[in-house]
Amino acid sequence: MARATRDQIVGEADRLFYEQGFEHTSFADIAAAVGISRGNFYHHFKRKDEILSAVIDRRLEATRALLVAWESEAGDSPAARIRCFIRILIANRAKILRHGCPVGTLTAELAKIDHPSLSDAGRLFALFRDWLARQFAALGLGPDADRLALHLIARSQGIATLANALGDAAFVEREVADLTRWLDRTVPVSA
Amino acid sequence: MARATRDQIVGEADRLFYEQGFEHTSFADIAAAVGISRGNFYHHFKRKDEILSAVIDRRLEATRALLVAWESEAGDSPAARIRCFIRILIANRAKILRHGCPVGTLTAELAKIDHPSLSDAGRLFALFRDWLARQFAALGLGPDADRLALHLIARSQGIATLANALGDAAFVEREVADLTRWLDRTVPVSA
DNA sequence: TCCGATTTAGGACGAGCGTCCCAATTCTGT
DNA sequence: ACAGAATTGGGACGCTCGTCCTAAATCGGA
Repeated sequence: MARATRDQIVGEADRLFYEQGFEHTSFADIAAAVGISRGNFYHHFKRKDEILSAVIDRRLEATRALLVAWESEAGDSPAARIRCFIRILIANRAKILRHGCPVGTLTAELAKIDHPSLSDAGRLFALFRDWLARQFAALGLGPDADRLALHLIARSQGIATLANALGDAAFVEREVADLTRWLDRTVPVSA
Repeated sequence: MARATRDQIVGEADRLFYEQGFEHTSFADIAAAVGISRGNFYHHFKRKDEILSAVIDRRLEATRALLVAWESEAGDSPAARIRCFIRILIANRAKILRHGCPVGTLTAELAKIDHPSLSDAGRLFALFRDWLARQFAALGLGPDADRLALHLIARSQGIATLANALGDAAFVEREVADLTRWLDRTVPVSA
């Protein structure tokens, strides 16, 4: 089955792009990680940009699934759903300390090299933005929902960036606690 | 004078590393930007890592000078000095929208490629961190000074990262206003 | 079972990279 | 004015990169 090989390639590329960056990861790196030849690799992906697109699609799909999972995990409480978002900083703490946020670092790299897939990577942010805005709107914060969503994402990005730079896990805990307090203050008491 | 050529090289490298990233910038790129041959280039810098170190040193020096300038610009008011820090997001808005924060993006890239100069780049953060902590301490917030400094830097990083991803100038204005309100709330009224 | 399509391995290619070398030029002190 | 040092230009090197090709192996339907 070719599908399995293709999925393995995209999976390893996803991991390597996150850990080492897109440019710094070569065809040979990915092929070696999967355990196939470069020729086999070429059969599935002619150009490097195609792998990047596939990786972004994979992340988009994974993100959609994650958001759906949070919706059932947190039930009907929008505030609890938003807390799921905040908690990824804790859940993925170890990886974030080492490699930063997968979305933020990829977007930053693609912006630097002026890559055409930058706008696709931006859709990852858009997924979180729209989903979070819907949760804030459900809390009766409609007019500010998008603004609050962006604020929350920005705070998360800042925490991830600095956590990566400092390698300080305690800093993440502290900032997440602070972010959670902000959320509690922002959520109307009636909700 | 060789010094002038060297300074030009470091200056162009500084700009290119910021605009295109460290890895994505080649010797040839820098030499072309300065208008010299690669051989001449090699006379001043044997290895790429040496240019990176020189660029980081240059940024460290520029940052120290900036902090000193803010101290006289804002007089004896620590709160006004901190506002100088926040205002760089506005002053450098155009560049940040296009290339992100120079400190944050460099650190993130060096972390990805596991470059030995990562710790030196981290000293850029440390300069801001210590300086901001001193300002907060001068406001009588000694026990929380370092925590507040990191919080402020993280918020700035988040704004820069998202501004770069979204290309949205209005977002920056809004978040800076929010950050300024946070500062006003944090500064003791007696100060 | 057998044939066509798919999948795989492995190597070849041109380009660009960091690095290195050397000859020509320019500077500097005497 | 001149010798020695510093600076500069230009090219060569070995390597890795993305890309591409071809032949062998494997698979799947009639």
